[in-house]
Amino acid sequence: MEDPITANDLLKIVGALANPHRLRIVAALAGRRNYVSQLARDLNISRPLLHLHLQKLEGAGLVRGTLELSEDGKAMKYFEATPFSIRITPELIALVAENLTFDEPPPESTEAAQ
Amino acid sequence: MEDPITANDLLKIVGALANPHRLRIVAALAGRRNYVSQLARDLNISRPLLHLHLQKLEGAGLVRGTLELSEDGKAMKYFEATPFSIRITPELIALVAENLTFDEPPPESTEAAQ
DNA sequence: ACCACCTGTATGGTTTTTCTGACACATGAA
DNA sequence: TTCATGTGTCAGAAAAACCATACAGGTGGT
Repeated sequence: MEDPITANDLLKIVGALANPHRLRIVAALAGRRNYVSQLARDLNISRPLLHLHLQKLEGAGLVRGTLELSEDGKAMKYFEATPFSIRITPELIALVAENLTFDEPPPESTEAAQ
Repeated sequence: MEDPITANDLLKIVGALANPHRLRIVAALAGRRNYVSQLARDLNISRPLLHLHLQKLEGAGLVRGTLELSEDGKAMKYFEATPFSIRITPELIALVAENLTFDEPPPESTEAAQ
């Protein structure tokens, strides 16, 4: 079965994209993966701030991070953009908005829909 | 020429959708048009609040309003959802994020892209 | 005049988001 | 040990979004 997207999924996704920094972040992670310290330097933003934005993007399922060990033993967290693809139309919104819960659902699993 | 979407267009669109109320509003305006007072009653939100949200949606081009005169002479503003359709992918974001201006551009014309 | 509708806006407060500057912890190399 | 690299998180300030309560104007009907 293919994931019928929910209103809360859609909300998390558009909410995650509604920020210039986060747009640049997924743009940077679209082709090439990268680890956070380097990415922070590339985008010229502070590392804690980048960390915050990555959290939001990962929570929406637009980005995924894996903690790896480099050759010299350093723990590095590599991020990459997930291959999401969402077509937004008034009809889709009308569909998902039927069951729209105003209180947040319990900590969901991170996922991006087709 | 068909409108190549810009980063600021995309930002305005996802920013406009990143709210439960506004999602319900475009859902309500997807099929049937409606005027603001009635819509406020239907959605059970205050009229000034609805007005605010409609402004944001219209600014992003997701909704369009026309001021009309009813038979009995009342001025009524009817809103309807525009037939927008945006497919969001990491590639699209990478494309538009190239020229991302951090300062807002002068008050743009309202438009939704394909 | 009053009431019932419609429209718009502005004020002020609450809540959320955004961001910086510390801090703590780990590893390997000089 | 000290330095340079990586990781994460916390506290609090600044900015933006959100929202309710007013207020002001219009029309037509009773």
